[in-house]
Amino acid sequence: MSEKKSESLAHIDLLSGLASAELKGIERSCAFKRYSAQEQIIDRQSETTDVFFVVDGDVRVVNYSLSGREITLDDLATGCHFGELAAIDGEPRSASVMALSDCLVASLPQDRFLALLVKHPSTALKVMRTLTAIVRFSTDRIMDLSTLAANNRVHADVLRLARSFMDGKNVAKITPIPTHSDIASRASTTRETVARVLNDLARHGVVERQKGVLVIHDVAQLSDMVEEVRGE
Amino acid sequence: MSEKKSESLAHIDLLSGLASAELKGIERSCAFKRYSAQEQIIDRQSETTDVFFVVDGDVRVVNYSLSGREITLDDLATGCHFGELAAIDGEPRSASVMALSDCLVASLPQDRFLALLVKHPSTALKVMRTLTAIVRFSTDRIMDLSTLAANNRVHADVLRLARSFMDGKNVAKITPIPTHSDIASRASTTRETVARVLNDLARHGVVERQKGVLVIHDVAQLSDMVEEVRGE
DNA sequence: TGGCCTCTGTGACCGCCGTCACATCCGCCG
DNA sequence: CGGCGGATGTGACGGCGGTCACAGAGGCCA
Repeated sequence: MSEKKSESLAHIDLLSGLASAELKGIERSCAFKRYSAQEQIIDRQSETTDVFFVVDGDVRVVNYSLSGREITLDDLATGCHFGELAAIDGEPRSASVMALSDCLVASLPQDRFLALLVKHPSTALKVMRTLTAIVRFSTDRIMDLSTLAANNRVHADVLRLARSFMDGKNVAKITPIPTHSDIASRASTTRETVARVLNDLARHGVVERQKGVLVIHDVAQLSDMVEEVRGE
Repeated sequence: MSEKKSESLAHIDLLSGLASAELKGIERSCAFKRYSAQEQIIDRQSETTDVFFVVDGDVRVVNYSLSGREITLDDLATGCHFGELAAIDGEPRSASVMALSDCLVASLPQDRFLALLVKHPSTALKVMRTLTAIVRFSTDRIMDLSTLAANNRVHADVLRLARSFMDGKNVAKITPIPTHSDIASRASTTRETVARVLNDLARHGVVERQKGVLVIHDVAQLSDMVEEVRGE
């Protein structure tokens, strides 16, 4: 609704436990910057060590093979942070980050971030919890890549989407509809395969593409299709 | 050489910065247990939350598909710790851990571990650094699985092994020789594929299997074979 | 309304590699 | 020394899915 979010860290999950004076201090140490959609925020291999906060907008963590093939690692929404790996271990960036939408991002220098962790153990624990979440997510993905065929990985990804767009007990309405390339980049396959799988699902009545919405009519069945194969 | 390592945490990397009185206290909170080779230490999905220290021996972090296909995630040596994910976030175990050799392992209850992190920020930072290392390692593996063909993943894994067994500028002597199934489980392919790739490499004079040692004659060429493909 | 650009749909081809099936080979132990 | 079990080598087969090529479809701006 409101056009321009203000330059505040009030809604950053990681910092939500801090006293407001403390928060103000961190805000003053931050550089706020707007990025337009598609713009690069971090380049893989670069040597910067700031931590970033997504004040407004959406952001994608992504990597490219030299051939240009794009591998989406994760999408982050308002309130999330990224860039903490390099801040913690000082190594080069492990992945690129780009703006999915126009967005406002704050960056905090490494030393301020590390000082924050030392001063507030509960914040340090929050950082650890986000790290463990990333590890668990990555492990699942490694398992999927190792044991599922390409079309089942598409099933799994659509299922994941569906679960975060539930609308009733067994129905999900995914909106806006992600492009096939988008799904392909998360499932590590090609957009052609995604198109074929999605049409298969549509032919079986499991999903339906409507104007602006992708309706999953039978989430349970989709779930079965994935679980069934995971185990054999 | 000495047969039985004592029940001490003196050589655990994570705890190396602590005063010896502090260390003693932690030792007293630990349960020490011996496992024989192949024995399970953690089962995936179980609800325990202890943190484990590898006092002596080697340990493998592994996951299985229901079909019994085995996916090796990482191997840990003496001095490492594992099980911190569940201790930090309270979720079920994300992977299984088994003893590779006979080994001695100490387990520390979750609350003692968390108290330690709060009391010693430098230890908390160490935990974060090991977590970032896991994330980086996982990201690389996801990229390999997404962009490399099976035989190139075998190349990549042998290369990784070679780099940790260097013996001269361009030669590596890997010993003991891992089984083909072993490599296959790390590269997410089959032992047959590993056998074929290794024989190909042998035919081209890049590797040679000798009694008890796998000699890599030309690490640089192996490296080229991987990099070349990664980028197209 | 027309044109352009992105997204989507689909057929044809074919190479990689997972699967199955055996044949060794080798170390170990009785 | 014989034989047993795990590890290794290799051929044959077949299907999945990546690649290429092109044909709609649909939105957006002039």
